Amino acid sequence: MARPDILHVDLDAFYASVEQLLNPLLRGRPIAVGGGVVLAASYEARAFGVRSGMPGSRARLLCPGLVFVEGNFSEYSRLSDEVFSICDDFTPLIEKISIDEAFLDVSGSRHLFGKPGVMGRRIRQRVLDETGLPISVGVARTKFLAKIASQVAKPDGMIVVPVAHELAFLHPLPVRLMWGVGPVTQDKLRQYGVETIGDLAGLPESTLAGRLGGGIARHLHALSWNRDPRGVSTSRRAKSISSQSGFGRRDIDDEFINRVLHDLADRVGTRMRAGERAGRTITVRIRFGDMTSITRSMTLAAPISSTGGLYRAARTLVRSGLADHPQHRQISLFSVGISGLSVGTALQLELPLNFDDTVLRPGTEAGRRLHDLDRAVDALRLRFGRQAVGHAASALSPDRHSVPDEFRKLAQKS
DNA sequence: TCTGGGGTCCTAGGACCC
DNA sequence: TCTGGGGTCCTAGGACCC
Repeated sequence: MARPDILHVDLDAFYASVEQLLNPLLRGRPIAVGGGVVLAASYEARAFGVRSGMPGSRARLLCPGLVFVEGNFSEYSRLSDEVFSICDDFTPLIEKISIDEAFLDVSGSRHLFGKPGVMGRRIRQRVLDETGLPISVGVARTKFLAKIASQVAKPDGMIVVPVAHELAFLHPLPVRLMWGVGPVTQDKLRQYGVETIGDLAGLPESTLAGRLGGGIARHLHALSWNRDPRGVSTSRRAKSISSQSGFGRRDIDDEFINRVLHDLADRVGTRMRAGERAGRTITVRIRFGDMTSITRSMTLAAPISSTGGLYRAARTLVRSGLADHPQHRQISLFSVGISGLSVGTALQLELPLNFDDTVLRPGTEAGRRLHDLDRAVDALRLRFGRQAVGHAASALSPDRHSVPDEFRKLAQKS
């Protein structure tokens, strides 16, 4: 019989807790990291309804005493590293989900440290002693249940779910706590009278399939009985790389569009080359002035990783997307992404890019120069910083709509 | 001062091949 | 001349997560 050997560790209101740690005057007060948009809110601010992703203006209305602080982004990564290094003392089987959250498989560590609950307590104590941060822990037999347990334990708590009590713990909880149930799915479930995870478990899977789709119904039904086959996976490669930029409402303007797209292509290209990746499918998203959005994508015959290739593809896609929607006069966001990623460096010379006015072929002068230029820019930036060279400095003037580069980095996955 | 940024996964229809 | 079904790839959209 499997035992509850999976820990889900989750730092509480991470960015906000770090700020309260660094500045004692902020402790016990409602604070938000960010300005134009709330990147993180302390529990005191959440009590007023402040949530991350919310416009700063709305947050201020909800919580008049809200204190806005700029982020100390380098502290966030340093403290996150410290926390995971403490976890690493208990097991090498760690699956990082984000900067503030991870799954641990401690099945091989019992002979060293005792029961998982004991390890959970020690991790919490050490994180508090060594970093000053509160962290919540869920312990269970599956990843799904461990994550639910840590959510229920928050803030600053721990819950161990013994195998014999799994369903008794799980079934009374609201269905919204499940991974994959957001506002839309919650609404649909409510129409079936489903409020709790137990309600969901009691419904035949076929009944759910009609409204939710077969795949989602099967998935949710399995989870409601705590059937979660996923193990802790230590090596996960990103499957796509993307960058986006919101800029408020603007009239459509070719020069501005080209500048933004070049900047986004540059961000994505730099990361691809740094990670020795290349990709075949380029996707752009256009968000219009009314906040509706569309996507356009194309798949090339061979992978690319050059900024120039990405830019040309993105520009072609954006032009066609805008042409399909002439009724929209304004735009508010672009994103450029690439997927269908392959690993390796031998593919650096550009394939025929026949989707635009420029055709780059392997071994041609144009293709080689593009590649050499990317590499030279990458090398200079490594030494002198991103702003040192290229178009980056001018492209996205910092305004209330954009977010610091350091924050973008923290959100990236490996 | 209306609405950030980086991701994952699923669905559905059409093209194309066997 | 008419026509089958399965598999795979591609595109577009959407829900969701941190």
